[in-house]
Amino acid sequence: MRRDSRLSRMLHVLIHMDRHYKRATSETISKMLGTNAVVVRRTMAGLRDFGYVRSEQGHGGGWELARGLDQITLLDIYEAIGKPPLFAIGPSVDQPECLVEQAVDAKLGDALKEAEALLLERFRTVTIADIAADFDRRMPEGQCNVHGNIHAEQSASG
Amino acid sequence: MRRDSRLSRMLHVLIHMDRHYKRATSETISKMLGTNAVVVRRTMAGLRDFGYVRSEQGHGGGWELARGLDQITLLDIYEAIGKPPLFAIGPSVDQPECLVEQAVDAKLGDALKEAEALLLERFRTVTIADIAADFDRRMPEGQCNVHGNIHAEQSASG
DNA sequence: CAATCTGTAACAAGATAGGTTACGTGTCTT
DNA sequence: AAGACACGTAACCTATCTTGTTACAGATTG
Repeated sequence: MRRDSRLSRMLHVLIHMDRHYKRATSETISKMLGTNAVVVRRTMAGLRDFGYVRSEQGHGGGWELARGLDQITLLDIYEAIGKPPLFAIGPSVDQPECLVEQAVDAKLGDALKEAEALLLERFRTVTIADIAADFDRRMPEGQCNVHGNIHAEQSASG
Repeated sequence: MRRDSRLSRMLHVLIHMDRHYKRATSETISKMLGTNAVVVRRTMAGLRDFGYVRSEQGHGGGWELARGLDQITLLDIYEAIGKPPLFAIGPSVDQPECLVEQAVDAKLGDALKEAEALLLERFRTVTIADIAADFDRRMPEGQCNVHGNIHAEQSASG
């Protein structure tokens, strides 16, 4: 595995769901993300627990937004997927005995904490609606260039 | 594997080498780091290539600093170990076709780039001597509380 | 020549996100 | 009530990357 892409994927799919007029199944979503329906259910379970989406079982079931995209920030989603580690670097051991190592980790930790604070602050102040607006500026018709066919497929079956 | 600890480890060992009056073997260093001599040679090869340390083969050989700690920044070492990825999160694919996904990754990428710039700026302005000074403030005698025995061992054999 | 060290290849271990299969459970349609 | 549909979840495998380990070749000292 390379990098944790759950945040990116969830933002992506939430915008598509907002454009969707009806519930989307895990199978439909998995095709948009190029992955598996189980992976979708697994990742979106966190978003459901936090109240950002709803899921319905049974015939005609699937996923739908539980609030507007302007009411969900990137930080909300980051937390909903379980606050995975942001950094790929870090200390060798958690509580080193060696005081030199402690000094090294303290200095590195300061820099990492600063960067993390900045990143989370950006996450906190950006809503998913902001990202959707970026997309709308590039595609005024609001039609997805890739997943339009999936929307149409849903339309035909509904 | 959890997180890449090479940067932390190299800073740690360079400060100990600065306190060392003679060359340290990979075996000695590996005991300080709680790891293996091969891992030490592997990681320190980058520092040697960049001219921060020298290595001598054969009997009596080992590793020594090639310049003062005030002449080496954290950024130098980060680059010397091969600029490993800083973040554990990122996009799902490198060049998504979907414009919604592109908008998501662009917004996330902006935030990550900002955080990375801040982190690397900290790395650039902090020398290893700065960290050593932090240690000296806590241990005015300059004696390591853990690895002092290794220094003594070297002393006995030299 | 023997002992000591580095240099490096080769492979296993450990961790984590992601992919896949299988099956249970709830819900709507007929 | 039966069957199709869709989520919920466990279990297991895969891919990737740092780290750990073994093995051996080459260099240097005495």
